[in-house]
Amino acid sequence: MMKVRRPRGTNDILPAETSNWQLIEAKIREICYRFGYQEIRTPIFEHTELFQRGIGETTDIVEKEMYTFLDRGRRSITLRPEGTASVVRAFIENKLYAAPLPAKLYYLGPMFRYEKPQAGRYRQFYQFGVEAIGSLDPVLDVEMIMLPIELYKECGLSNFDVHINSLGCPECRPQYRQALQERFMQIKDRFCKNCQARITRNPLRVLDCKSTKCQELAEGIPLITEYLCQECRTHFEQVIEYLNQLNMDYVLDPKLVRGFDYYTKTVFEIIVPTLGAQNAIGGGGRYDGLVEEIGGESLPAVGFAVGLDRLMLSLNQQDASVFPQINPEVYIAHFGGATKKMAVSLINELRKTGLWIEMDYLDRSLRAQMKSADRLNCNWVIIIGEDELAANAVKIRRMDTGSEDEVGMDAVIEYLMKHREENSNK
RNA sequence: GUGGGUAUAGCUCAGUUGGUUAGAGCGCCAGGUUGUGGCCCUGGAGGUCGCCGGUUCAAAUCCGGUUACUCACCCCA
Repeated sequence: MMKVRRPRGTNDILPAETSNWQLIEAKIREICYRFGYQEIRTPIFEHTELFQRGIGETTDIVEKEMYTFLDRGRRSITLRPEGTASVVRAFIENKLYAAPLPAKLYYLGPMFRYEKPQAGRYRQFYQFGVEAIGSLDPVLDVEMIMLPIELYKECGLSNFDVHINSLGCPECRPQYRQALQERFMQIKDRFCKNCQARITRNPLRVLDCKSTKCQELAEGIPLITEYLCQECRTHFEQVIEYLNQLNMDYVLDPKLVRGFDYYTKTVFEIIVPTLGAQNAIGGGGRYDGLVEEIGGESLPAVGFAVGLDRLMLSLNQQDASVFPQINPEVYIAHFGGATKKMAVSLINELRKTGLWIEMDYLDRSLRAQMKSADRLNCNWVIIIGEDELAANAVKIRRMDTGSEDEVGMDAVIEYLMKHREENSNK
């Protein structure tokens, strides 16, 4: 029989890891609550057109990375490659603009891009994202930077850098773009192959080419910040002022460009330098034209997304101790005669305390059961043998010290609660 | 999509110029202890050597293809 394996670029997240994911997800919900963002759940697939219009026809994502197929009604459907377009669509479709603005929303879940997999880059990956729709206030831009940073910090991540830039707006960016293009065109053949293509397609990208040759050629080139229109300039200055006021660390990075067409004004990216090539664990920016583009009225908006797989990678890389070890509280060992029946009754009672209780399901020797309890890192083992059965009592063993008490059946919960308390007070 | 590397037990890895029954450590199971974990000792289970084809008397080993993983590029979270 042929072995069925998981599709390329997908991952099984196993029990050893899921508890970590749950912890991060809980942290996300907690922080969103404090910042006043509420969860929105949109479909995992949408009409293809949404992403074509939203993300931009000429972006890599739309050109070659979408999971697109025809459904049985011959509609073109696409698995979502990012979250913003869907959120904006849902915002318009459900008329959330009738509620007080800005709408403050967050989402959490899988995204899909048909890419060649690498560490930190998968075909199904997980993002947490936040969007604030309906305000131009630079305070929101700053909030979008603070929120993910808060998440990273509370997860115990320390070595990351925040890069920010402004990409201008439809007023000023085209002028800069043209200026760059004209300048580069004169010396086009001296650039690397990639950059020669970039010059016609997206000249801003030439600026962050990794080739030192291109870096040198691009030296002394005017920066976008010098081309910003008055409105964009003021907006950017205010963002920076607020960041300073709040003592946030950041790097002004005039070469920062992002991949979606919809970004305007503020863009930012959060980098973990030790992560390798896929080192951005979060990023976002303002998208003042997108709501209108998707068919709503003209409303400014700003948002970000965090790559949870990459966050998990960097946490494991640095210090996995942020994740508490979880283990059963009690293991019930039984052997012989009717002791199993007693164990079943006892486990049923003990579980009402809310603690994690385990027992032996394989009718193994006491020795084997002790070994299991040890491997599971149980704090206590309750031993029920024939003698205990006869005395209507159990032995309760502390696994760390090895000390053991005989306790009457009626007093087991009381005994455990009392000694757990003493232990945690130490 | 482009280029490089890798693929042997659940995990980490040995395996000589191609040679007979493919090994180790850890983990797992059982026993040493007829009722007690960690340390120690003994034994056991577990492999179509990623897959397909070729060369050869003979392939884990050489060759081709393929799939997966991995690193870099493109790009992105």
